[in-house]
Amino acid sequence: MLAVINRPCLTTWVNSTRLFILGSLARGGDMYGHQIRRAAQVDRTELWTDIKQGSLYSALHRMTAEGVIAIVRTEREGNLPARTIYTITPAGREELAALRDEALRQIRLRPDPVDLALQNAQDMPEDELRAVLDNRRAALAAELASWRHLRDTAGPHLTGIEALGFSHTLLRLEAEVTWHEECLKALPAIFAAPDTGTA
Amino acid sequence: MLAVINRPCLTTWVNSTRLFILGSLARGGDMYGHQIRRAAQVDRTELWTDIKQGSLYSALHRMTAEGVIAIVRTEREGNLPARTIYTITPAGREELAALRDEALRQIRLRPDPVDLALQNAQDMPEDELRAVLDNRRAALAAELASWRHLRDTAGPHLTGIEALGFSHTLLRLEAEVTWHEECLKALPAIFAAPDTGTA
DNA sequence: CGGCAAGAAGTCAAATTTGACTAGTCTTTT
DNA sequence: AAAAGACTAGTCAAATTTGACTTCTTGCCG
Repeated sequence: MLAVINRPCLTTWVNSTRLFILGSLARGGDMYGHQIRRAAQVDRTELWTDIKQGSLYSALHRMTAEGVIAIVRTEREGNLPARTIYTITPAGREELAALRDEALRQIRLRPDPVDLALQNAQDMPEDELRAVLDNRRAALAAELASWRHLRDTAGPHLTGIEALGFSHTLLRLEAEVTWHEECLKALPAIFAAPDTGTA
Repeated sequence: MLAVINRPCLTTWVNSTRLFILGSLARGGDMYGHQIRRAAQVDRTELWTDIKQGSLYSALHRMTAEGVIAIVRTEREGNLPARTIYTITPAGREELAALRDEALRQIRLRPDPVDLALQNAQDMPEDELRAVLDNRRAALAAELASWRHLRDTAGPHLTGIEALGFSHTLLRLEAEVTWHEECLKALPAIFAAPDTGTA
C-alpha cells in the first residue's frame, strides 16, 4: 500500500528557522526562547536568517511536539515570566545535519524584489527613477562602508568560518553597489531610445 | 477612538506575488491564471520572483475579493476546463504603484541559507566541506556562463530595463563565484588553526 | 511620589504559502 | 486501439509566518 498520505508543504527553500534553532541549540547548549532570539541579534546571525519572534515560538512548540527538541525544565528569575528551556535531541541532531547538507546544496539566487519593481517602472519619469536608484546606491555604499569597518574592528576576533560569512556579505554588497552604478550610467541611454526592444 | 483593530501580517518583505500579478496584468493586458504562470516562465520573470501555482491562484481569489483585480469573463477553448480572465482595476493600479515604490525602497540583502549552514559546519571534515564548496562553485560558474551566453544571444532584443535585470543577475553570480573561490583558498588556514576566535 | 517608557517572555488569530491532488483532454507509444 | 504520458486549469487542507497584543517588571525623570 504505502499510501503516501497528502503531505503538503515540504518547503522548497530550506527551512532556515529550523536550521537556525537546531544550530543554536547544538552550538550554544540549552536555551530558552528569548535567549535564542537575542543570540540571533548578538551573534550577527540576524544576517544569515530572518526570524520574527512569532515564528520562533511557533517553531519551538512544533519542534517539541515532533521530538527534535525537548523541554529540559522551566525556570523563573525573580518575578519575570517563567522561561522554558529547550535542548536538542538526537533526532534533532540528525535533522540538523540533514538541513545543513541540504542548505549547502541549494544554489539558487533568491530573487530580489527590486528587479521585479524595475520591470514595472517603465512609466516612471527619468529623474524620479534616477533619484530612487541613487538613494539606493548611497544606502548600499554606506552599509558596505560600515561592514568594512566592522570587519576591521571585529575581524580578528572571528573564527575562520565566521569570517567567511562576513566576506560573503561584503562581496554581495560590492556587487550591489556596482550594479547600481551601472544602472545610473545606463539610464540616459534607456530614456533616449525607449524602444530598443522590438528589433 | 480610532481603534486600530488587530491587523496582523503586513509582511515585511514586499509581497512579490501581488506585485507580480498586478504588474503582469498592467503590462500584458487581461489574462487568466495559467497564462500568468506561463508568462512567469517565458518572460524570465521566474528570476525576479518565485511563485508556485498554489499561491498564484489563492492570490487571484483574494485580490478579486479585495477589488484590486476583477473577473472580465470566463471562456473555454474546446473541452478544456474553463478559464477565468482577470483584469486590473483602478484600485489595482494604485496598489501596483505603491508596491513598486516600496520595493524600490527596500535595500536589505536577503539572507542566504548557505551562510547559516556554514556556521553549523564546524564539525565537517575538511575535504568534505571542500568538495561541497567546489561543487557549488562549479555549478555557479556554469550558471554564470550560461547567463553570459544568454545575454549575448538575447541581449540585443531586450529593452533597456530588461537588460538591467540581466546585468544584476550576472553581477550577483560573479560575486558568488568569487566568494566561493575565496572560501576554497581560505579553507586550509581555517583547518590548520581552528581556534583563531577566542583571542 | 506618579507616571511612563522600555525590557522580558510569550500568545494568538488571521494571513499566506505550500505542494499534493483532481478531473478532464490531447498526444505519443506500444 | 489501448495504455502511458504530458498538458490545462485549478482546488484544497494543512503548514507556516506574521506582527499586533498581553502581562509582568524595572529603570528613570521630574
